[in-house]
Amino acid sequence: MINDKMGIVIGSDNMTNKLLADLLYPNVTMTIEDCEKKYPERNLKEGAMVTRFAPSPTGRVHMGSLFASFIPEVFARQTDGTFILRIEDTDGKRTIENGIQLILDDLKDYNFQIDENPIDGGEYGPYIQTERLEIYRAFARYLVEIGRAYPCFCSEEELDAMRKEQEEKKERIGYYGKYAKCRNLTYDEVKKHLDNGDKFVLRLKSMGDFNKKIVFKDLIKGTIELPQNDIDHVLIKSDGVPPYAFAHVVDDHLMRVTHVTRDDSYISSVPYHLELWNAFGFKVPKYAHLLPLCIKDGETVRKISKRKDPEAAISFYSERGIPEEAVKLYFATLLNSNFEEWYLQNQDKSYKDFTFTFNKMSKSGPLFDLEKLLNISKNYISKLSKDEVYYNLVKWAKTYDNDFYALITKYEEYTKNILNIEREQRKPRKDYACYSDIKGQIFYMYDELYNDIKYDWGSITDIDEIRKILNLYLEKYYDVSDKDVWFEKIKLLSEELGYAGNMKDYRDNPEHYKGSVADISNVLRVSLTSSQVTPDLYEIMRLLGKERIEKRMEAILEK
RNA sequence: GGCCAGUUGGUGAAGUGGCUUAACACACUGCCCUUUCACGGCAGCAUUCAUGGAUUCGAAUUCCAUACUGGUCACCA
Repeated sequence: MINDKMGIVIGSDNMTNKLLADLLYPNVTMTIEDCEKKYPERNLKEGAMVTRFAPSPTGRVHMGSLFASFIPEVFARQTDGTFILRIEDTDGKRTIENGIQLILDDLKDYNFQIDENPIDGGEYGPYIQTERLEIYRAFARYLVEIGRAYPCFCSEEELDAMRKEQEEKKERIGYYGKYAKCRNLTYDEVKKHLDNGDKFVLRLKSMGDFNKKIVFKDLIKGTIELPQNDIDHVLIKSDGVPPYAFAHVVDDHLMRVTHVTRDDSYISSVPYHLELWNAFGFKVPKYAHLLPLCIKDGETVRKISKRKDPEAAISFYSERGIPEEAVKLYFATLLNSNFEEWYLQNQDKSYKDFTFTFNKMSKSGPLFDLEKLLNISKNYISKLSKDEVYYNLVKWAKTYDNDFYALITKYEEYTKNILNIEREQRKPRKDYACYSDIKGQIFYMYDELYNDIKYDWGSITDIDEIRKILNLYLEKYYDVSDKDVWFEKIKLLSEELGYAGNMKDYRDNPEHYKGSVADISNVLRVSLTSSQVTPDLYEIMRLLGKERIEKRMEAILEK
């Protein structure tokens, strides 16, 4: 009875399919039902999204992948859902040592809440694809049993020849129709190959028709019409590991992912993926195909690249001390452009309070604009308290500027007071776009950094005149007890030397004066800081203290 | 080459047939405020939405062609 079936083409008969499955996967005991039981439907509230970021462990996270992980994380968080990190390491050639840990570290640096991941685990693991091979085999065996998969023994040379022939004949390239040679192998032929020790790949037995269309809805791009898949794609490679598509379907189903966010380049293989979902009879998740983060390279716009663009690396931001939160705020504006306006009106809120939607996402690729990011960062830092800025600055300096770190921790209160100049008020100063900006703007507050001074005198350059001003100031007008008193005295000093104490008077009759109180203030400012550009001079003087002020002014007098 | 998508100022973009003489933000320019700078305020910055045609009383928005840009066609993800 069984022998009668041996010549029958595989896939055409339930009994042969079962026999073939035993032949191909004799030791597979796990079944789909076992998996369904082990990884049941998640018990989440209505509308909760289960999302995932599924990178290959090929290196550090960069801006592009950080953005690609920001999106599913945001959607999972705002719906009280689950965010999963899954490692797609089925291509052994590309994986690097420690890759998983690096990715996880980078994401955690950016405060992503990852509910399930390879290191901390989760109920739906393993989260590394090469640790899921047993599961894939069970699913592969199932497809053989229902006649939707078959072994293929074609060699690389045969496939190359096929491609060449197709190219010459200007036909579509791929393993389909009459080119799918192994599709009609009989049980006996398969057995013979196996007895020979021939390696095989498992292929999908496609039922699609390339001349017919399939319509599907993408959350971002809308309704898309594509030709059906008719290619017998590889389900399991000869080394027993599945390529992307098969693993995607099995994993996203078993992890009960509801929303698949992935690179837009997968869109053309959606018909194939849908055929797989349908072959298994699983409920298809919603797809959102993401446009890659782009960058302008001369005249052309291209995908941001780890190798070509220094600003693609995360280290670019950590080295500069650009706050993670600012990067995320920038991502939020790229994600939904109506976010920015909302945020302007809700300055006290976090981006997490905003409701992001897929249909507000742009259909063309967002262009990365460092200038814009720095502006967002500048605004973000300006709103922090002095303690927050100090804490973040210390954290940054500890790794990137040891000398400065030593200094600011030695003078903690003093530094906080400096950082607090014109901060913690309704319209704070916006001096720093990143933490590495700070030192260059406040160095003069520290004697340790105040050396090799090059004075940038403004309108008054005559050194004798400068000395006269400083001398008189120290002798007669120095007073920092109160801001009004302080400025009154500077006005008196100006007038005594023939400068206008009142700006309006000076503007009305500039010819009556040698200059104005602005010029006098400038001399004081430069004498203490070497720079014409500083925050509020009164605050600076108050913090510097009399001793430092005298020392610095006297240094100029003695020269 | 086949298939798919996109194309709105210097930049990111809003826009889903009349409220658009195209929002908002970044950048830039000018003015005001001001002891410097920054902040802030005001003003300027696309007569036009890749190009051509069609539908309509009316089009950035619908349709058709063309051009350009990107993606994809692996035992890579």
